[in-house]
Amino acid sequence: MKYTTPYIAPTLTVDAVIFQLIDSALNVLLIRRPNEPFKDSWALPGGYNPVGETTVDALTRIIKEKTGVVIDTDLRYIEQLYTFDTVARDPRGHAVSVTYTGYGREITPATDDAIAFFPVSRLPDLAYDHAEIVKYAHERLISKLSYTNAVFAFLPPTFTLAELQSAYEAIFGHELDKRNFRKKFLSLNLIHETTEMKRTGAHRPARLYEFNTQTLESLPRSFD
Amino acid sequence: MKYTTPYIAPTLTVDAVIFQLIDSALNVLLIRRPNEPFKDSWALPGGYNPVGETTVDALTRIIKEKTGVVIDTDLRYIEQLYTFDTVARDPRGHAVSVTYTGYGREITPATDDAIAFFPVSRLPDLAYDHAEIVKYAHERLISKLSYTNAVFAFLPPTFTLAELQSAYEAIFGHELDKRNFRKKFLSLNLIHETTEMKRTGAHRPARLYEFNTQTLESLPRSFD
DNA sequence: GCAAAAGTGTTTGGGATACACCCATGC
DNA sequence: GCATGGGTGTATCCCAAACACTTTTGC
Repeated sequence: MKYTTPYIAPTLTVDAVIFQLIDSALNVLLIRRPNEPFKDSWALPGGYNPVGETTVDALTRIIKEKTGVVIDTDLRYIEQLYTFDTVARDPRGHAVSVTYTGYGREITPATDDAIAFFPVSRLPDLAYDHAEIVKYAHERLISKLSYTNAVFAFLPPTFTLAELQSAYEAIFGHELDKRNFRKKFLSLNLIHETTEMKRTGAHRPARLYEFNTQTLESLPRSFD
Repeated sequence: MKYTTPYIAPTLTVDAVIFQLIDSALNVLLIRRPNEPFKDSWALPGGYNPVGETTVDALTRIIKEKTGVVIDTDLRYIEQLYTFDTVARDPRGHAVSVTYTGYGREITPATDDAIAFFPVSRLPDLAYDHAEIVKYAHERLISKLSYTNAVFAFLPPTFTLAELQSAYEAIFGHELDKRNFRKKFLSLNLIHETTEMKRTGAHRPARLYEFNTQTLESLPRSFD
């Protein structure tokens, strides 16, 4: 391939949309930008991807540096979301951003006022087009839950059916019928009973279940 | 953001997986590589994305230059597929490739022995990991047909139900029951009858239909 | 005993599947 | 009249949706 001018690549950046459940609500990890542009606005964590580093490696390094979150251990699932062309992002005038989305539980970012999880239903104003990216990631997540076992990434190793249903409700954004949910979910054969019960408060204890597998699988038929 | 070393971006490339039906078979557009690496191997059309040009603009320019295919007019649908990190692709040792997939009909590339459509069921050996990319694009296409009206992009403005069914069969890779197909598809209300009939050969003429809309829409329920 | 969450079945409607014959035309 | 593809209907099954009461526990 020949060019009349030397080839110069656009800036490459990586960003992450990291979700977890907090108090039965879907939350996303944000940082407050320390620099221009969008100084002091909340934004998705991310940064520059230099030559010699794959996008996943760069993302892992950057998320660790900026938030303290370790992708390999804190997240139980990650996938590429989309690649955005952005024109205003970089002083050089042109950047391409590869975005990933990941799911986990009990993620504790570094203690810092500029790093926080926000409920997706009450996001602050976000820098760039990050509000749209979060929306897109949420849609992808909803669709992922409906045809895979991805919900495992949000739950502890053992969990009650009420907790499972609550995870679906938090992510789908609407309530589900308890009897139909249990019938339908159990018929998928993704989970099995344990011998343990969970007792909390003045009511009947709940059976604890666990997933047969902690890796992503497609469902035989779609779920809600 | 500060770096101790100057920021150098990886090479950015764009590639396209362009599908159309030829003789009731799903075909993909390939070019024979004129240069190393993989000189003389067949490959997906693509090229370098320089700073200042969005990925879609670069792809449009490159596909036009290398194959004569004009994305804006020859394709009736295009979407981003995935972004691949590649290590061996570029002499500089690290490249990121943003891939797109597009659908059309009656696409006629420039006349050149090094540019051709191949049936996906009989691909030649492909350069890089392009065989996997084609496979991934095909899976995406199958899934797209099952929850959207994307099939419109493969069909002429008016078409018979037999042609419609044949398009689904070619892409899904298996046969469908004629009566059930018609009942099910018509119940989606995506198409309507025209007053025209198609007559070919010594048999009853077939009713011609057309799509209500030529833009992508989600189906109320999934189809296959 | 009472408050609070866990757990459990049946009925109904609609879409999915399986399946075979008549119709309109050109030659 | 015959070969060729176009066009049509019914019966069955399974899943989805709607819906309310009993059980077990802590206090």
